[in-house]
Amino acid sequence: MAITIYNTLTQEKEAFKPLEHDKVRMYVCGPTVYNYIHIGNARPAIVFDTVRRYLEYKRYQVDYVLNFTDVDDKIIKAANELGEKVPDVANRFINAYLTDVETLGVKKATHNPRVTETMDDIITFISSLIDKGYAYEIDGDVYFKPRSFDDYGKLSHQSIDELRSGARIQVGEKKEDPLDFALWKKAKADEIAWDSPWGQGRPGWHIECSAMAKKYLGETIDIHAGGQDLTFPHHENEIAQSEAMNEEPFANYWMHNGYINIDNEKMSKSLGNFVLTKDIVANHDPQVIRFFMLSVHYRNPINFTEELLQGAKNSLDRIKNAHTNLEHRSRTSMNLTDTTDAWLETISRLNHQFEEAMDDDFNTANAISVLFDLTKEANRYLEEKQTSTNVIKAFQEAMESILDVLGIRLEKETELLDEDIEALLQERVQARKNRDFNRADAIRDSLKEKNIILEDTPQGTRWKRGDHES
RNA sequence: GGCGGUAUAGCCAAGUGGUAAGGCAGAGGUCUGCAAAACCUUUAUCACCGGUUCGAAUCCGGUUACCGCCUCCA
Repeated sequence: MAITIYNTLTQEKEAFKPLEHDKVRMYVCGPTVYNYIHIGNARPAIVFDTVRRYLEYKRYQVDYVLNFTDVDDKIIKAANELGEKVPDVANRFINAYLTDVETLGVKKATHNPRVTETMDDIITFISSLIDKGYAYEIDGDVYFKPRSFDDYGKLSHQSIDELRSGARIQVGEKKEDPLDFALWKKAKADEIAWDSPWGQGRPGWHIECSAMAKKYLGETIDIHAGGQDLTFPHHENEIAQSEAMNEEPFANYWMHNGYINIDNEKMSKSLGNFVLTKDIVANHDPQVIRFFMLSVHYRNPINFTEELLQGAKNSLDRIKNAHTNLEHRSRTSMNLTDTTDAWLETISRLNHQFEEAMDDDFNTANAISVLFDLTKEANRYLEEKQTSTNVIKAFQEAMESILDVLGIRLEKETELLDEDIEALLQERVQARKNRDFNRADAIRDSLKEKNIILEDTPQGTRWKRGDHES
């Protein structure tokens, strides 16, 4: 069964064939670190982390590179406004980024290169482009000439002349052609700068990714990913630079995730509806955020509202309930072998369906529906009078395996209850035996206030933590 | 103007030729001392018009609405 990926380059789903059969080189455009990330930034982090997890599930070794743009106009502006140094601002928001995405269950990248640590490679890259005639220096700035690169526009599917009408020259720029874009920017007075053959300055935005991808992954990579808005100009320019330089294809598969809207509106500064990730995870279970994001196919737009988040929470609770109920039931299960085959076959079938869903361009929405099928089947199984340890375990493992790919962890309730609470539980068992339901209900109510929910089953009373902070 | 995307039940969302997955919410029922959890049943002809086809949400043409990119914003 082969993975297919929708490739922006060809506008088609293609069978995925990595350069090396057991290894995947993946580059994801990371944030410009001048502020806390908003929920829109969190989407590619979650989506492409999930892509990576599934590739790893399929036994690929994934080299996952996510860069930090730690010097650029916006960071300089932010630093000036805050009265801080550029590296201090950058470091702070890099740390904030890492904290935010870790909270959301994103695995650490193989490499997190930074522009400021890749300066030599960037300068060498630019020099070569000048030598090859794709770029020129003028008054300390260096520009790339898209017109010198025949394939320019192949990613965004625009002809160079169509693009021309939208391009413009800003005051102070000395481009030969409006389409030319900066590889190197001359520093203004008192601005952070690096030495280069063209004087003091800093890299343009696009060149960093070309240089870092080459440094860490080589001239051709398997998957290059980012937000939809990066398709043009950023990724188009990366292709031009890298392929002009290396004379090899830059990336074989280009993946772009869709946007997030807030209450049906685009997130924008003018609307004032920016939702910062750190704020949203402070008030919501990060796993619910993640689950919610993955409940929509990554290329489709997704709307973000409190109501939808609540719905996602209810959905995820259903899955979690099934999992903990399996756990509870496993204690009273035995090794049955007679009637278990059909259930094991069902589980196996659903596992297969999960892979089919994910193989189809990482269709997490369908993968989640398989998870619900598994949940329903597990619940039905739990209605049986006798259950088999094997089947319980198979259900649990199947669920955990899918949830792991989705990046959602179920913490098992392994902790013990306080002694006095344990005593109350015992007292309630006795009360119920004596049909003293007033006492039993009183105990249940009092524990509920302590955020412990009791549920009576034929196999005894089970407990779980409620939603409230205890 | 160019390029691209979206339109499926109260809400969310899969589905790219054979008579609509799944979830949330709602209703009814079952189980339970009660509750919870759960199970069962139940709710759509797929924006509109026309075409191709034995057959279309799914292909083609057109219409409408919304959105993104073409302005270093994921």
